[in-house]
Amino acid sequence: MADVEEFVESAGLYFERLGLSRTAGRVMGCLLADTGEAADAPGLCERLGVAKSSMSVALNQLEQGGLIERYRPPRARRDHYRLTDDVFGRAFRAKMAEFAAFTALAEQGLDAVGDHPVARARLENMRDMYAFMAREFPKLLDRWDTERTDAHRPGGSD
Amino acid sequence: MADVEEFVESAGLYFERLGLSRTAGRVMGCLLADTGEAADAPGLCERLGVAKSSMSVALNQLEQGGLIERYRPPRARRDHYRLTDDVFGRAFRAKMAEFAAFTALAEQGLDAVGDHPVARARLENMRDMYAFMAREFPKLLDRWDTERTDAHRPGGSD
DNA sequence: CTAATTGTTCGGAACATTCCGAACAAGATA
DNA sequence: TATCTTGTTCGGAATGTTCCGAACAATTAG
Repeated sequence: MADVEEFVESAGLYFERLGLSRTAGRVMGCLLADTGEAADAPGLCERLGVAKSSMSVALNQLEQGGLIERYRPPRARRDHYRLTDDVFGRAFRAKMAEFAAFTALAEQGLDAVGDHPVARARLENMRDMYAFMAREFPKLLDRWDTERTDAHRPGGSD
Repeated sequence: MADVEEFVESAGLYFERLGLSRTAGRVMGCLLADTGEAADAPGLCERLGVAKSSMSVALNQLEQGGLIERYRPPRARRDHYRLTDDVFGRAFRAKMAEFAAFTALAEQGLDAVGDHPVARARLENMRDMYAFMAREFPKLLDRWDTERTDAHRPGGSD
């Protein structure tokens, strides 16, 4: 059986490849593996062995990306952090933004190449494909939501 | 109307965010915008103003990623490069590998957290969601293929 | 076989990014 | 109000990556 520390390090690597910093990725690992209900900045610093300044920027990075949210329990003096309800939904929607960006890139290309037929065909294919993905991917997310709801609440409606 | 150079630079930026190097991204921009039938290494070096060593690694990077292919016209002494037929299909399949990787990461986490119910629920959700995407995304690619074929060859079968 | 050209590999320089420690701002308690 | 704690910002060090120029291997023409 693997260790939790190993998982945290792996998470650091994996999320780093998504564009986050290493420490931000490790924070994600901590919040995924821990009870997550009581994570605060000093505790994460202690656990990951990073300066609180680095932790500050990492947490802001994650919050701005919508992956975590901070909350202040009543009468508490420090912020606490937890994963957003649909962390991965948001991650996928970020991917969607990438689809839209590449659609725009293809359009920029079409605007630049003029009427060269071969280049136009290539760029039109690129544009259409990314537009298709940007259009269809949200539906996939919706389907996931409904299927998961059905699986967890068979026959039930909220 | 935008300039081709601008588009090449934009492509450099955009593809860099996909994990490629800047020069590799600019090469993608060139191959997308140009006629693409006669791109060779010296020409790309000249056009992008990079050393041929950098061009060599960039082209190998792109070839290994399956985005471009090299071919040697008869009686030619230098290799030529062009985009693969389904460049973006391959790009999306690379994304799919990411889905599989995160599924595995979630499983590693489940293996690590033991029987903590909250963490387990979170990681199981993560695992199931990425597995769902890894399963459904190829179908989306297939649908794109069929729809595009239908649109370009109405009523025809190859 | 010799010479020339194409493509790869390697060492070092330039560059960007990340992180830490220290100074600073903001809020709460006594 | 004074003090303590929390969180942010800034300058500098360290790290990792990318790129260039030079040396090397491989192929082709003469």
